[in-house]
Amino acid sequence: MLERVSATAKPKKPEPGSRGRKAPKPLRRSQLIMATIAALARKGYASITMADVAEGAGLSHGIVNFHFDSKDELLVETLRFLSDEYRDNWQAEQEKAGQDPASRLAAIIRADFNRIICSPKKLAAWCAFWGEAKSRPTYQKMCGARDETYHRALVDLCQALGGKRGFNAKATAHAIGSMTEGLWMRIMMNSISRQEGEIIALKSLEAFFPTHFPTGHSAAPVKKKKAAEEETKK
Amino acid sequence: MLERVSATAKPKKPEPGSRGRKAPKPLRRSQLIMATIAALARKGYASITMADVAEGAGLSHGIVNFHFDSKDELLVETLRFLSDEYRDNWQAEQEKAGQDPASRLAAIIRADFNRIICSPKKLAAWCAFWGEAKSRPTYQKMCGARDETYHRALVDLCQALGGKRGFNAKATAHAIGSMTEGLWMRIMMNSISRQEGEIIALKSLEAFFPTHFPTGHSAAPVKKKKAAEEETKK
Amino acid sequence: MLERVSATAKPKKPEPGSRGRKAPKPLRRSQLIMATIAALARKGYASITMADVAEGAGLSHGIVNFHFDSKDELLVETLRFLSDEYRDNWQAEQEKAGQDPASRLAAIIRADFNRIICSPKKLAAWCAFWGEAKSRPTYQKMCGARDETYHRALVDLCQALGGKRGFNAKATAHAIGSMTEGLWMRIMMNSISRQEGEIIALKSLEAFFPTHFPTGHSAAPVKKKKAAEEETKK
Amino acid sequence: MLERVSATAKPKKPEPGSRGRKAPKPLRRSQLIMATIAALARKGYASITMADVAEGAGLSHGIVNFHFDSKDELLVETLRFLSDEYRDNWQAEQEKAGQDPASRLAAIIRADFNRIICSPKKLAAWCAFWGEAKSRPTYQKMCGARDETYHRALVDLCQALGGKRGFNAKATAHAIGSMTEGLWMRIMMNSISRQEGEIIALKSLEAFFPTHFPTGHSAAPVKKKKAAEEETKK
DNA sequence: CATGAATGAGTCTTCATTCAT
DNA sequence: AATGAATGAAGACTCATTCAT
Repeated sequence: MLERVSATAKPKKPEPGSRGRKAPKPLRRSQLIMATIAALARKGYASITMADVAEGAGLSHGIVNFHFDSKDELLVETLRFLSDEYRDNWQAEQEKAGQDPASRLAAIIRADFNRIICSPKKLAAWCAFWGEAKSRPTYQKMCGARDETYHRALVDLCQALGGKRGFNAKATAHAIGSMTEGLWMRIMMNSISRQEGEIIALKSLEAFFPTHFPTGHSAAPVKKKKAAEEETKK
Repeated sequence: MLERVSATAKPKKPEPGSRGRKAPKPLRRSQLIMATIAALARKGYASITMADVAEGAGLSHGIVNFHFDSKDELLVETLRFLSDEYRDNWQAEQEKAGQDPASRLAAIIRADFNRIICSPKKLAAWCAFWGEAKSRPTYQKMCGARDETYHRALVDLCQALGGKRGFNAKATAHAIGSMTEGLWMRIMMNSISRQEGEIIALKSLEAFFPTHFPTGHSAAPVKKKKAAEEETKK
Repeated sequence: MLERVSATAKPKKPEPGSRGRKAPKPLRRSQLIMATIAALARKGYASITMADVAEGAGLSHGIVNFHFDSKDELLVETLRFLSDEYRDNWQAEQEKAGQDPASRLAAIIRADFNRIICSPKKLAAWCAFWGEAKSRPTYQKMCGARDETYHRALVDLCQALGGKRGFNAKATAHAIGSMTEGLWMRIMMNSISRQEGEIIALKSLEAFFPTHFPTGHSAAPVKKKKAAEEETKK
Repeated sequence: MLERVSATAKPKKPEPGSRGRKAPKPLRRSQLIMATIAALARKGYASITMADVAEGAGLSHGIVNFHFDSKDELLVETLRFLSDEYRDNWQAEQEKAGQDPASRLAAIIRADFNRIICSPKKLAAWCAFWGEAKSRPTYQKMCGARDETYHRALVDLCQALGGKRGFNAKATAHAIGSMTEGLWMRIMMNSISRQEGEIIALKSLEAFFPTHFPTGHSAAPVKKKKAAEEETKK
């Protein structure tokens, strides 16, 4: 998996090794992937050019093909980065939540609205890939793999929680998973904020599992306004 | 609004007026819009070309610019067609459902999984536009307008149905609307079938409004297998 | 085989159909092949660009890819044209020479120094392809096929003419064929003129077949100086 | 003239001084020239890159510009090497042949089919330069100079040998020289072997000078099969 | 109205050359 | 001396758009 580099690593001052002549290959690759995510958000999948990416990274345009064989490879690696980061994030949060299924479920959902994962730029990038998935088997496979793992985890937790007669864990997992994706799209479209999305998702858990999520207690405290605004730019 | 033409209007036999040397402008336009939807599903937003559209419509490639000033206009008109069709569909279904809020809500949801609206090609086209929405104000506005009207209708119905203390109609409307969109994406990705999506959505209404949707009765009867397969090609 | 178009069809006055908007595809193709031969002579195989070819044909640069899928295809078609033209030329001359083997042999050799075949531009183009043949299987095959047919014809004629003990028709055919190619290279390098090349080749036949080509009678009369100069530009 | 280094100087074991961190400039230069010849044979003039050369020499790709100011200079020096080697070879063989014109002529011809001079790689390199000569004055001059000296030697020897009325030494020299070049091309194209080429060339001398080269005695004995195969790889 | 050849701007990609390390 | 990341010019190819026929 690719070494993570903060998406904010924008070339303000020539930090040692972050730009200019010479930098280790892996660092440049992450830098370019971050620039790709940013460019995807700015220009969209259809209009993104190699020059956009290079410019965004503060490098000359020829460099991108030096680190990635083709535009296609760059995009696939970008999706792979997003996919890995996404999976690592919810799995880590799930672990931290302990053994209680309800806590674990809430943790996974909360993980999806994490500031790192659910940033405007990354949502836009995800959406760009979804838009192309239908006609790009590679993307479809990669997006599918992401959903598959996530879905299985949800099914298991739903199974553990749901008890009523006629309860269908798979269907519930699909409902919850779909809702999360739909909320991401609304966040991306600026219909709702990230925090609102998180609250809506967590509140819905109360509807699906009323006995395990007593009404009105699952939502995380809303962040201070200033911090919320700040992250919009990322 | 554009005159509707069946998406299946593929040039098999030269139906009177559908192709050949002369055809009325509006007919050609719908024909080209249908071809655009099909091409969008086949090649994706990023790769679609004017030639793809023309070829799909069985016409020479110079013709598209004759009926649409530019590629951009063609795409915008295609989105407008989808958007209008979508709105007309759920509004009509809602009307047919009578005055009972629960029936109306179920009708709207059911409308979203209508065979006409929720065909593989149209889902793919929608998804393509969503993917570009972030970086295309025009698309974002058009998609936003669609969601806005729909959302308002959902909020009103939720308000009419939900009564408990602490119930939030807006949040619930967002939850339901998001879920529907998420389910569309899963249908597009072939994770679930259209019928499964519909069932999951309707079942979820039971979770959100347990008193109005008594468990196990809202789902529509699943279609016969043969019919289901047939529509896959559309 | 490609319809032949005179290499001198340079766009001086917009002849009907020869340039500007609209011309039948085959005509454009020959025009572009001629331009390729000219560009090959001017810039060499390594430096020729699609723009050179288009410019030479007096057309916009985008047009070349409209008539040939790729630069590679254009070059292969150019070689095919040269190859076909070459073969047709010597076979036609051979036929015209009647049944006498000596006449036929002389006719074939003379055909190689034909003004049309052995023009500076075409020699340069041939040489360019030979230079790449070693590393381009396609060219090697096409050049090889040309030589093969020609060689076989020479072997047959040598067989018919040579009678001495220890005479080797194959070896003699190789000697004569190689000499012809070598002379082409010298003509191309301006070491000798086309007419000198022809005389040297025909005189050599006297050496190889002294009984059939009595000394001093086989060479064609040298052309007038003025005509000779004129064709240098082609 | 450049210090000769065997074309087989491939980096198998790091011979002392042949590679590694430090090596005297002249050695590196010959090493790179050999690599250029090999790369020319492998990829052709049009496709050869500085990186190919460096890789072939087992060195990093930045190094070539350190030893040669430009790609152009590298290629010119490579041609100069080939040209010098060629000239030195036939002149040395000629000297060794003594004073008899017939022996000297045969020696020169034999020299052209020398294993060192007439290796597959070097033939390919020569051919690559010939292909570009028409459009590269520098190459044309260098190739021309080579031919000029060689041609003069042939003319002198022909003059000494030929006696008949109407004998034209220049024409005969051109015939013989052209044939040799043509045979090289056939060897390069794998139509004939190096040994066959040599025999054909020597046998032809019998045709041109029947009194000095009594039939059937000029050809050198064909090599053993094993040795012949071995040199194919060079 | 319809066709399809022609145009030319824009993009990806390659690669000689430079230069910090 | 040597390395290999970085630069940027140049070229192949695509495709929206125009327009003669």
